[in-house]
Amino acid sequence: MSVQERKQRERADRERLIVATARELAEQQGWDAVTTRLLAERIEYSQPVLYSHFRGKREIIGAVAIEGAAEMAAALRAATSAADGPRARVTALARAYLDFAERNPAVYDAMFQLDGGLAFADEDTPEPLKDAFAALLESLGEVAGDGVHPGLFTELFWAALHGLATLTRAGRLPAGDTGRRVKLLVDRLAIV
Amino acid sequence: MSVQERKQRERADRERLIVATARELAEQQGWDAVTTRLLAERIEYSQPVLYSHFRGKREIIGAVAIEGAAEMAAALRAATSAADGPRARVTALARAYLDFAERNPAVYDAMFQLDGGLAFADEDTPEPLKDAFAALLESLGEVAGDGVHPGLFTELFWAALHGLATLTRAGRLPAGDTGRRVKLLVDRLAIV
DNA sequence: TCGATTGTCTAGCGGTGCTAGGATCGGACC
DNA sequence: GGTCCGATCCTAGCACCGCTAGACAATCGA
Repeated sequence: MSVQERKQRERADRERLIVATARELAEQQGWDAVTTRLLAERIEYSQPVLYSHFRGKREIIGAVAIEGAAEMAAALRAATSAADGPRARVTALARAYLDFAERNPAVYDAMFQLDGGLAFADEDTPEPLKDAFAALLESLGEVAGDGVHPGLFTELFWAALHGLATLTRAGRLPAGDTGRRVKLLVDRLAIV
Repeated sequence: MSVQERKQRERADRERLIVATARELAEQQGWDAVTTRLLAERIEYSQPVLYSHFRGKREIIGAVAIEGAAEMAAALRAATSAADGPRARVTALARAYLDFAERNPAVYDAMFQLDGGLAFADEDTPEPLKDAFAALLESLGEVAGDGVHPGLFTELFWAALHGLATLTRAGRLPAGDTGRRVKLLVDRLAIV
């Protein structure tokens, strides 16, 4: 039995290596550079090994997305727990969200821009993704205002953050005014 | 001279045909299906002809984006001009924007999701793109509120719309609540 | 020790964006 | 009208992509 366990452990290690390498490569050179050939070379195995862990490149992107969602949820909770009062929490949340997107562009793309073959807003949505949304909901729900459904409010706030994150990074919005945009967003949307 | 003019005209016609065909193909089967081979076949020329008009596929996407921006600007102005009062105008604007994104997903992707090799928020941004932003600014500027820079407000409002458009279409947000989200967005952001 | 199973690799398929170089066609000149 | 020449277009092919069939080696159980 111990032999089998060792093999399972090694296999799990290798799978983590694949995901970590794909993520690293994507952050360094963009997702276009994450080809199955280069990825295989980096992990020092041949291409078919990748396909013994994942159905294809899409699933690898999905794995990076799930890993990223867990990290994002943790980052959001860390930021909000250090803030006092609903308004400060929401501001910290927004800053942390945009900060995460800026620091981990490839992971953010895997989560929200690329097709990772993941379900969303669905019952079989992977747990980390639901949890990341829950992390948003925790702080945003308390500033939704009377008579406004917290979930709907969170969706709207999230959409605004997502728009800011993607448009800024794509050069569609002039960088540098992020702070002012966040302040305006919180001022208007959040009801203390 | 007349011969040269005819040739120039024919060339311009063919260029329009390329862009229109690429757009049609993208709307029907998605941008992934817009391969240079299939596109060439559709316009009944060989692949290299495409490269005598555009530097590459990216520039073709860019051309579709510019065409789309002009249409979007017109659609936004048509919607706002039919509405009375600032608040009604902003609501109409938001609806028209999301409607355009939903009806022309491939064009919307060309404008904001894909790399069309276009400059943004820059002095050498193509005119139609600047004009589309101007169309947003015209209606949004009047509800920015005192002491808030109209441009900054427009950027934020636009980011929210963009987030709603992309997240909804990608299945990240449950469809069907768009109307309520738009109402909430306008209620909170716009200052009548 | 031998057969079976598991694991991995080599080689290759059909596709992609893009391009070099030859063929062809039409207008300009003798 | 015949010849040349330049513009125009196409055939063929490059290097790369995601993905996989089938050969091969290593390991396990009998």
